[in-house]
Amino acid sequence: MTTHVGRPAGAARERLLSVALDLFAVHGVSGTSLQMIADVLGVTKAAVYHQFQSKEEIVLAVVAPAVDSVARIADLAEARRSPASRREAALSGLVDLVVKNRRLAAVLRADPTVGQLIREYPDMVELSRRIGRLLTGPDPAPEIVVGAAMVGGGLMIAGMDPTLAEFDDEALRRHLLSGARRLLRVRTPGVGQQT
Amino acid sequence: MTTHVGRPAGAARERLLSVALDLFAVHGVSGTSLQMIADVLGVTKAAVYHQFQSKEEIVLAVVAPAVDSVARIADLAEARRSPASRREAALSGLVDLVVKNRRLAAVLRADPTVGQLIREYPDMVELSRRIGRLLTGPDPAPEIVVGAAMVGGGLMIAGMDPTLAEFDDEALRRHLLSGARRLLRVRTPGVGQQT
DNA sequence: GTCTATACGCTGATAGAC
DNA sequence: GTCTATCAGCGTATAGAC
Repeated sequence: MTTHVGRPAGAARERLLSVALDLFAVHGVSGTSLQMIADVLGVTKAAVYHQFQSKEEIVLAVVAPAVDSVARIADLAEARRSPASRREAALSGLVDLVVKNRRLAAVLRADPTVGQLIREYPDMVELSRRIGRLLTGPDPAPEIVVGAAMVGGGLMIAGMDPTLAEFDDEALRRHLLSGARRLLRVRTPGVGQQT
Repeated sequence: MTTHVGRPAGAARERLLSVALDLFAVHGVSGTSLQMIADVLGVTKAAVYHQFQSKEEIVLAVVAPAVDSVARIADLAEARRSPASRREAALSGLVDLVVKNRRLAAVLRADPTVGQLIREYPDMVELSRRIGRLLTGPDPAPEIVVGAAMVGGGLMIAGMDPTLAEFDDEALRRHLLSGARRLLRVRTPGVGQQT
């Protein structure tokens, strides 16, 4: 699933999306006005409207790359043979993604505006179901369903919690992954069971 | 710590706080206007302003009971003898609180407006540090620090995730508690080690 | 406790000049 | 691409009548 098909990048556009993400992370989507974005960029609101026709379009553009990444993770994971291998691939992919984009995670999962927006796109709803299935495997026990939800929350928190800011990427990645495995009752996988 | 000292309840006031919480949970604090609150109540904005002098006051009043509850949990937990017993008391107290107030958790931990507000009150910052220390124990390994953060995220998600809506309180409580213990690498505690 | 009326800044959004 | 100018509507908040 490619959400931002063939849209020419443009440095100004990328800059706008970057400051928008920063502001969304601090104030939430509803708490961020186009004026704020324009101020940080040092331009006027009208200049912002030149690149995006509405606020919703900005939100979608901010979220799109992450959604694409998650979709790619799901694609790769689903290509594996065993449920355990699929889960492992999804898990490590998600953890990597979160660690590499710490700011983004909170905006994606916690912001009610983004949540509503995502719920309006059937593709995104289906994507989150796919991820859920990958993490729990088929016919999961209730305990594992709750565990999978907690994994989602735990990964989200990694982007928000100031306590975790001191961790470097590699350490955070390792601890998040091992925490997620404990939640899902997965033994640290050996090497032989790839693909 | 009692945040709402000696304020007479008043049925209208309680009703207002309840609908405010519902709206905050769906739209976020910034995304909820006083007009929305007034509309649901079937009154005008001015009627809302009769009971609270500002929107911030409403937010604080919504959050206050939960903050008090958390403070009481911390007090009780810190009165225990061993670190393990303190952690266990804090954990089960928090899980109970979250399960009994599913709507509230997301608003409390995920909303950026609430986060900023809380950061302005030193008492609340200190409270969240106390909870963190109770969960990790003294001198925690990095793994446990990340685990404690994930517990926070996991509990928050319990109030937001529609996947978990089907669970009844008792089942959700049990699974959240066992998930949290796995994250913190705690064995299910025996009976003899209370107080 | 609730109402009407009012204040004024800021919101998202548009039109047209440079 | 950015600007100025402008719009209607809504945001929080106040004053005063019932």
